[in-house]
Amino acid sequence: MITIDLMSRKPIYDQLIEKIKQLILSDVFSANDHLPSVRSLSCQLSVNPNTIQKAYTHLCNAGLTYSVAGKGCFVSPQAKEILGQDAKQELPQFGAFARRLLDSGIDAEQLKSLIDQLDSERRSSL
Amino acid sequence: MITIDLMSRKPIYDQLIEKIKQLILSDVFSANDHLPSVRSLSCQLSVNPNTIQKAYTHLCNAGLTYSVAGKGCFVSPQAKEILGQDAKQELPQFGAFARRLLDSGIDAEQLKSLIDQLDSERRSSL
DNA sequence: GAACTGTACTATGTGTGTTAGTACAGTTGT
DNA sequence: ACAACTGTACTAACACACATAGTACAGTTC
Repeated sequence: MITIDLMSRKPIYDQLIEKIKQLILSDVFSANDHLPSVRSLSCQLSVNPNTIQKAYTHLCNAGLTYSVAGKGCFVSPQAKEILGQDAKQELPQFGAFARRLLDSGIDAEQLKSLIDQLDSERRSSL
Repeated sequence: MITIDLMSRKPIYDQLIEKIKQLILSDVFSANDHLPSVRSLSCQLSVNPNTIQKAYTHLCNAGLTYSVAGKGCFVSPQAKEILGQDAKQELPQFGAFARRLLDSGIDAEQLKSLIDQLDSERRSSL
């Protein structure tokens, strides 16, 4: 269910955070669902437990999950809402990316048609 | 002309590379123009000469500049063309970013109107 | 020859990512 | 009660990237 690219220059804990966010958004993990335990996931991915916990701690601090000592880590009911808010705050960064591509000679229509294509792909896979 | 954010988590040499690319794209630096010398720029930015050279070496390896020992570092005639090619290769990455925002509930129309706005800003500033 | 240019090299300090090992408190199921 | 699980906290060590410091050499410009 969760895979990690050990050769990536992106930190493992960072990849894990993004993966879990993605699984929450795609409703694979729903509110109050039980996440894999730190130890089991560390065995499954052949990664140190501390690295897994670092990701879990981050998710918990971001309000996306809540932890119960002895029971486990669960998806927060407000997780999807929070992820939506986070995405809105990334719009300026997205704009800077787009602006850079426009400056480099990429056509605005090309970017917009790409977005249309991605959007229709998304809708058809729901 | 060139500024650096020392507090940014982004490496200085990386910021410098992006700045110079930007200046080439905006025709502040044209083909065969003379870039600031390693030492003068290191003084101007209060940054170690090695850090400047790291950026210059990268630009040279990317074909954006060429160096002449004893004379200096100059903008390659093919620089803008290369930057255009680089931008095309970044489209998948841009698409992944857009897809993530769409998955998070951002509307496709909102992204497209953002691109339109950036494009018209760009055209009016030429 | 003096003053500039790019380039190369070693050494050092700092921060981050990762692994390793240990320990403790709470929950679950037998 | 006990064993096996859960999250959490902590120290130690290693590797790597970024940046700084200092020195050196070859080529150019005036």
